[in-house]
Amino acid sequence: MPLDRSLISGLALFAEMTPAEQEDILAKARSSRHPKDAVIFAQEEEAHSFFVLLAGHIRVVKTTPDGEQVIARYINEGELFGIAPAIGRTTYPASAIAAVDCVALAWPTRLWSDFASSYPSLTSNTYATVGRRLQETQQRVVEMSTEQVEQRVAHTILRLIKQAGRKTPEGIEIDFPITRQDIAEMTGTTLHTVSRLMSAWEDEGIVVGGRQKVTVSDPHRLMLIAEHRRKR
Amino acid sequence: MPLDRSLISGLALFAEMTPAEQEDILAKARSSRHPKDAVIFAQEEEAHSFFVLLAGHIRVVKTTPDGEQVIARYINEGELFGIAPAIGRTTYPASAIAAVDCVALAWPTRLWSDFASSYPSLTSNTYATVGRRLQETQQRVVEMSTEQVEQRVAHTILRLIKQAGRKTPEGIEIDFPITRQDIAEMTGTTLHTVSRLMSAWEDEGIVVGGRQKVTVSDPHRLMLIAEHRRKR
DNA sequence: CCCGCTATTTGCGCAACGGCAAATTGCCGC
DNA sequence: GCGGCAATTTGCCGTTGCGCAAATAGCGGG
Repeated sequence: MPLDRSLISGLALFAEMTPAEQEDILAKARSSRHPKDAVIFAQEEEAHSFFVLLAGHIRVVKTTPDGEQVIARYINEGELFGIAPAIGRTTYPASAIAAVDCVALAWPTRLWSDFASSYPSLTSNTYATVGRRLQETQQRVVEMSTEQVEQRVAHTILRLIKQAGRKTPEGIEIDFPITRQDIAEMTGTTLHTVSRLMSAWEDEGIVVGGRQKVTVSDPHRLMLIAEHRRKR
Repeated sequence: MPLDRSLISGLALFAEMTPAEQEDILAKARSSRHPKDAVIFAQEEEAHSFFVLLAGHIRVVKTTPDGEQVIARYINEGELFGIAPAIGRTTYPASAIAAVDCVALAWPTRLWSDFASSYPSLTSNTYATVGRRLQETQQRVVEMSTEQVEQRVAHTILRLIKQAGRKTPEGIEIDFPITRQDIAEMTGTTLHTVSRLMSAWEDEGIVVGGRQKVTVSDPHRLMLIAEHRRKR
């Protein structure tokens, strides 16, 4: 069945395209549903498709040869993912896993170069995204190099509530299930240390924990922890 | 004085352009010399130009609000740098410092969009570069998350001799002056720890140290250290 | 409603690494 | 040739945060 243009007309990525162009792109897309925990694509796999996430949240994970995992980022609604072809790769550099039930649009990789030449706004938006991710990743390197674990975890949680926060009576909550282990894999520490930190913060009334859930009740104080300088 | 096309005709970045196109691009370039330790551009500064390095080595450094520094990467001959406009930024995200005397070509930032539309091969090469840097940076995050300091330093030195190594009677030497502090800023540790590690390696005959110099005499053994898994 | 699985918490000990201080070395410029 | 400066080395100690182990707590399914 044909896809409705309203699916993508609201996304910044396609905002500068005409309705006809949007129809054209949609006509070539295939929509896909992915239940929670499904592997949408796997690291090292041939990059058959690239995607736009319409609904849900996706975890992008790198696995090392000896089985350790690092979360590269979370993808939010409206974002591109799996854009290996755009950066000159033929395999995916990481795996994408549905953090909740997800809906995405997918296009065969081989269409990328057609799209790139036909729709300059798509190209420039894509590269702006890649550039932004490069910035974010560099920032993460800086944090890992210069901050203590406590500050890194605080920064990471603040970033999560900023990009996927939802207001609740108790504070701002991360909109998808996330474990202590996940937070550890985003910050380069262990689930034990994350658990200890969050327990301490909970005692101080800064956050409210829960199974696969984090709610920040006092963002300001969490910011103070994140910015706290112990030296100098 | 006009610049000679031979300056850039050998660079992969311009390889797919016609001689006439190369002339056109060169005509708009300004060449610049930068003595060792010169700041070519500074973090946060308005991005007035983008560059290609013709000769020398450049250190790209991020400085935190409290004055700590992290080396984002080294730029080698033939590489683009300062390409803020290409990733949708108006200021430079880091500073660029000449590690040795350097020669570069510079173009005003406002020309970027003209070039991007006139020379598709330049665009795609540029984005391949950005993509590669994103990969490298992610890899660095993975290393910082999962490896001990010793392995990280070993990996970093191996990477340096791979991209800027020069054969000498004693082994392979990094082609530009680099201090223990610099290596610390690439690996997220301190110059003390780097010094201790390198002293130990020197005792074992794996490297030869020197002031602002590193020579690897036994790359194979250094690789073993880099890959050494202590757990599991 | 109970079972079983997974996530989380927490105590304990220790190893890796950073901080500090001081000595030493090599090099550049005068 | 020498003085001064920057880079490097090294010892010692303290702390952070990890490894390990075991207990506990939610949650989903049957």
